[in-house]
Amino acid sequence: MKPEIEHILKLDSLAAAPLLLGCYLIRQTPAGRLKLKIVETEAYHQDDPASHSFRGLTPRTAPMFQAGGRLYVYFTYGMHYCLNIVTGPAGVGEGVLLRAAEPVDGIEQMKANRQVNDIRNLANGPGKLAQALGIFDTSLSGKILNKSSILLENGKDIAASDIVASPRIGITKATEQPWRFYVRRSPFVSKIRYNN
DNA sequence: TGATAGATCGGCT
DNA sequence: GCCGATCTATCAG
Repeated sequence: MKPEIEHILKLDSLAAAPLLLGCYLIRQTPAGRLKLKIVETEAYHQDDPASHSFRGLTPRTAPMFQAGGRLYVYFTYGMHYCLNIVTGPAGVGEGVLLRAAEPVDGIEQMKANRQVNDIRNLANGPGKLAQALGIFDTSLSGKILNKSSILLENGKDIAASDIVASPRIGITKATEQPWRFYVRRSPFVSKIRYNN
């Protein structure tokens, strides 16, 4: 049985990241409700050279150092926004990057946000996931989950045998750590070549 | 104050 | 498979 969301958010990012698989990510917009099932996450923590929080608290990373349950949104490569769920206690800089999700509701609106038609291509990457949700700036960073337009809902338990741990994507430090988690055989994960 | 790498993506070869 | 887009945070000097 999967723990309640509130409990997951209090855990450290490494424990929370696999538990967030299968949970539902929801965004309320004036045009409707967008809903996706999380199928790929990555954990980032304070003693992790690949983490934005590794070099300490800055205006950008401040939300990571708050108590679990906040959002952390950052802008990268001059073009993309990425969405993280902050976990753990206040004072520790950690979070879980949401890398990919399976569209459930509001698919037409997500297609419009992304300007693509293939459902598998709506949120199979962190930049794509943010774009599908209509996140085009960092104004949600630091906001509290379920008290902003972003909600998190519990989902079905994913069997441990269906959760795969692998090295994280797109980093150059701590590349050996298997802190990326995804749902085995899901067609909605990013970089699908390892997916079995 | 300048250089560069970056938790990415899409287009082209 | 490689490369350019395009902006920011961080580090070197």
